[in-house]
Amino acid sequence: MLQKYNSLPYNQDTAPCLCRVRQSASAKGVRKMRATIKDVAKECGVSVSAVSMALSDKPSRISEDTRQKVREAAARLNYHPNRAALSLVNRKSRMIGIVMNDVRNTHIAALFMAVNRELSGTGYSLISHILEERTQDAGLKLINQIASENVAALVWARPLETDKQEELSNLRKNVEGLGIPVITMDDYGFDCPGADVCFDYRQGGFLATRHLLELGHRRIGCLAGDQFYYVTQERIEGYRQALEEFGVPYDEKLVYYGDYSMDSGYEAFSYLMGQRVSAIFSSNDEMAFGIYRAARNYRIRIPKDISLVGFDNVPFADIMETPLTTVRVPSVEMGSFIGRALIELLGESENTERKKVFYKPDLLRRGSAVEREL
Amino acid sequence: MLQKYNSLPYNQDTAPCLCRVRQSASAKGVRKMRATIKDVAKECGVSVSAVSMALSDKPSRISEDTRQKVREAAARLNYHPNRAALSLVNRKSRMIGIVMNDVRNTHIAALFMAVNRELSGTGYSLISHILEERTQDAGLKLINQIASENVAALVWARPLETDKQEELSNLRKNVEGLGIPVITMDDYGFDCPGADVCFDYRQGGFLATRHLLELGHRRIGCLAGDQFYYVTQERIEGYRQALEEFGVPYDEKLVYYGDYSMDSGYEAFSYLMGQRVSAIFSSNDEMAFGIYRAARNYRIRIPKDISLVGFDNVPFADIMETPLTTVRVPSVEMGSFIGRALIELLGESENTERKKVFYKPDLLRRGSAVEREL
DNA sequence: TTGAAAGCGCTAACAA
DNA sequence: TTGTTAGCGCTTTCAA
Repeated sequence: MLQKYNSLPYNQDTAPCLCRVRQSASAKGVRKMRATIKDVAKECGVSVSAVSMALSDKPSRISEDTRQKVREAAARLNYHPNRAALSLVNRKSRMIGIVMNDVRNTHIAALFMAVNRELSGTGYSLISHILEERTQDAGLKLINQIASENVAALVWARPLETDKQEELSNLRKNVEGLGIPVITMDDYGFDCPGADVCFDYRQGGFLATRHLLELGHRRIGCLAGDQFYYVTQERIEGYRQALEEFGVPYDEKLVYYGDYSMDSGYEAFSYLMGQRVSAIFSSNDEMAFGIYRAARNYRIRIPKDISLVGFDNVPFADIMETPLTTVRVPSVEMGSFIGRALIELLGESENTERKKVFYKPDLLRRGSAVEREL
Repeated sequence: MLQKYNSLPYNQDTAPCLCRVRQSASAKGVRKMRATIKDVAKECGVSVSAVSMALSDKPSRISEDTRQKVREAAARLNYHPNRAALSLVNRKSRMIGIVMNDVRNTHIAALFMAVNRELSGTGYSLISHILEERTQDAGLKLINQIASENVAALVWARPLETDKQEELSNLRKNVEGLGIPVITMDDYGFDCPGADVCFDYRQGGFLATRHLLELGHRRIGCLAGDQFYYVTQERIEGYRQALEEFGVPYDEKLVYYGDYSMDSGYEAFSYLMGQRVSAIFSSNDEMAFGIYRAARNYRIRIPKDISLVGFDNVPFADIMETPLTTVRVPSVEMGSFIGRALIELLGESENTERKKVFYKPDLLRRGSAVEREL
């Protein structure tokens, strides 16, 4: 049967073999504490404050001699400032929170990697949280946790949900209440420093659908994702606009709401075929893979019998028996942007601007969508 | 051309359109500080320490009355304890570090999700670091950063490298020097509390190869990964043992070292075909996908002309035109184990044991490996 | 040019 | 049952 990608059996209890338990020697002795600033001060016979100043980059009155001495002692003792103390006294930390849906999603994974890459070497650390549940309670609990983490900024990398306005406004209030810069994907309407990093899903849906229309298709199925996501609605809107431009009436029956999983693509297939479509626009590649799978099952050929356009351009889109024509989402660029924006936001002391950037789609023409045979 | 999965253009400079910059009202005013324990104390007219005790779960002498009063005040002020202060005074934090290679790797992503899931609701937060570089310097810098993060435990989720023994022992020294429990994937030989969470790659290689041998194949190509990974060598060792069991001599020329990327699988194909193999054991699914791609290119059919077995069981393995026979790695179970182990390690005060667990492979027989035609 | 001391938010030992 | 105080590691102001 089709592998359930979106429902990996998280808590399945398999029994690995436990092959060894041993005492670790290093832990049995007295655990040597990490060197503190005091140790360094003692080591080189100066005061704590002198060490602090000597080690800081800021211009100060410490003599080059002392400075050198301190640096050496610090290195000798393998001294690293304690971030908790720093964060306490500076009232801001070098931690950045990021909230994601599911890193198994290749788009999120690429974005996350890119953020990490921008941040590496800057001294900022990313505290990552996975928020899969859609309950209000889970969201609030998470925000409370983030609040206590003293993060300096937050990246809310979850798609905007539009079905529960009240919860959304609660979320907004709570997130804004953190008093830190917040970067969101999609436009949550937040009113705090930060940025909305958006992708033009509507244009993506438009390009995909227009491509199919240009190839002569008129009955085009729209395989949508969960209805409550803003980005789902936007893709459908793009689909609709393309149809309109070609004078093809929009038919609700040709829209199938899945959940962005391969399984739902698989299930959508027979429904859409029942609607006698000659082409399908799938709102992500994964559902398109479900279509491939189902098509093979029913002995229906892609693209001979049915054309298919996906969305996302996941790495595997290109290796199917018929490479998938799809819409590219520049996840890496978006992630890099987020990383750079964070650094900028945390660097400047007075920055109350909120930017909104819009990334644009590319249509990647490969083999899965062809001219309609008459 | 084949999409370069492992070399996503991280820093490519595309220009998104910047569509809006606006002042955020909330930031223009005075930023209200988060409530501290003092505020709560003042709010309900008790001392700071009373608040501290009232809010803690530990049994204390605070009356139920006061406790209730304090709780209400805390809720009213939206009070959350400052973790920096907590961590400073307790000398341990609720942060756990995790070091990964690349979350775009589905195995890592699933593992990461599972760790997150176990930790969610426990109050622990995961600080994630991506370490892609193999230079000693990058590793040391990262460990320094982690040291300053005051994490309570560390998950080193990077495959063991065996080519640079000196660097490894430096790494060991530095990581052990952190004085915290460390969980590693593979057995790094660490001598500190924690666990080695291993997978029996050798047995995996053995099962895959034996399967091909049982199907009558005798010239079996081994598509290996980077030579410097322990897990690469283990798979080859399993391959070798299976051959031995069937009395087939091991031939070095049939082993191709790729780098676990689709591209390297693609490139391996013509080499291995040149060696007139009738089957290929690929050390991961991704390289196997490269094989699919190349085979299609050269008009060679899987499994009719060549049998193929992969490794990992990534979600897409099942949706190829010929579903990929592969070795399942229980990433989710391993991640859950790590999560639970962390909770246990951080809960008990006196735990100096180091466990080693071994997860075992399953062979998933699908369509890509069949009996050899004579 | 340097040291001493206060204080960041919190806990825990000690007083009351 | 509660309040006072010292101190976690660090920065910064003030005094020397």
